[in-house]
Amino acid sequence: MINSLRGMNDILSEDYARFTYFINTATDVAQKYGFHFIETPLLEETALFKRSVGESSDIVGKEMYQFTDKGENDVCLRPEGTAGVVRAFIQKKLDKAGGNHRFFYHGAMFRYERPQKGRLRQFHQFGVESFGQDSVYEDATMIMMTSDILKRLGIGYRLQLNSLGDNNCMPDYKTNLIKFVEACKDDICEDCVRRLDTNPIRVLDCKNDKCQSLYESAPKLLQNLCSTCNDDFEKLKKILTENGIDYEIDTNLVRGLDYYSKTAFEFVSDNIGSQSAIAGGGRYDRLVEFLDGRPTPAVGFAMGIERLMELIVMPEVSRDGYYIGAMDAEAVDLVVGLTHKKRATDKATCDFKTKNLQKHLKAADKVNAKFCAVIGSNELNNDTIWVKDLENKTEETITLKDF
RNA sequence: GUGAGAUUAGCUCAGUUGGUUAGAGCACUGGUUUGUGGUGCCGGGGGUCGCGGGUUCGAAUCCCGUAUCUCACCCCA
Repeated sequence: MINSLRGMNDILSEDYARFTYFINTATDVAQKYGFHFIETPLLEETALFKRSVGESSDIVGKEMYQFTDKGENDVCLRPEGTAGVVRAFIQKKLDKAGGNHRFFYHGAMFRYERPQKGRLRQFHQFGVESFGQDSVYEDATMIMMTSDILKRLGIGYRLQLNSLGDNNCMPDYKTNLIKFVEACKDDICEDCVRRLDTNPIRVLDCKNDKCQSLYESAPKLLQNLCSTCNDDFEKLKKILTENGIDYEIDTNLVRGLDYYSKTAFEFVSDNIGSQSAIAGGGRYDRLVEFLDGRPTPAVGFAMGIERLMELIVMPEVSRDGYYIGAMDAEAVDLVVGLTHKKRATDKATCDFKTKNLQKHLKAADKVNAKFCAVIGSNELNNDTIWVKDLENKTEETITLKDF
């Protein structure tokens, strides 16, 4: 027997219902915010992710499905969605067009990781990217949109907020932090030593208790912001408070992708285990330029659909459509024809086997039909059909013409 | 990539110190109750006990390997 690859799932039945319910809800919210759908390829040139996500990140460094295709191109399955959207934005010359361009997308992402709860090798993200707007109101709008989607799905969350600074304040901060961490290099964990070389900011996020206690006296990002970044961050907090969105400040929140600057946020859930981040995003004002576009401010976020699916409170499904059955062998052809006709306007299913009334009612109940319609010898003789409303428990025998 | 625990019918799980034809509930299916469901009665099908080796007279049970899943680390959505 051939099984699916490790960490790759089939989505069907109940899962599919949750999946589409999420997509439909998130799509509706995104459209209400004025965003437009964009579909980008699953396969991209590897260089795209090396330059955007960053070679120092784990995602690019060790988690990509990377290979050489038959044309000798170095390609990989996308590990995240932003890079492709930015690439498309530049390729379509929207950076030169000016103005605001707002997109949302959803689809499969691939990362070669060890699978566990809420972490698959092929997983799905819903994401949003906004280009051309440098106002912090746009950052707030992103957070409000994420919050709206989660609320509509009945999902509780905690919102964590931080500012990563910009080109003015970040480089100085980074140098200071490196100086600080190097001073206690002998006492920190191996991972942090490695991070010092690859992505120093990440040490702040270390889960090691010993490291954390050492870093307590480390310089804090938020206290070293330049005036622009600081003003924006203060303004952001004000907007969120005024719009009824609770948040916590986490000075150690850093994003794992190199392209973020200024606003960084993460929505976490306490109910799905250790993979608790259900949505994350932030501003990435330098990325368009990095990828050879005209400098364009941008903000975005992404949500992990599989993680959300565990938390979604599904609405009750109401009875719908017709189930049509025959109690007499001669009525089967008639039933099939009637079902076909009914499908022009309603959901309709039928059974090809003759059964007694009890069995038909059970079958109708099982497919969650609103009406159970049955033809037996009585009905056959009079050109009628017996119809029961399974919700209101009312029944009537009507002529075939009126059915 | 590291550590730990699982894997028995479609699903959820029993399976006594290794000992006859491996069980239950649900699901499926057939019959039945003068033609009334989600909540009747009686029956039936379905498992090479994840896979591959080994120990043994004998393995679902013990040992080794392997795959997958789960949990944690790590990473991140």
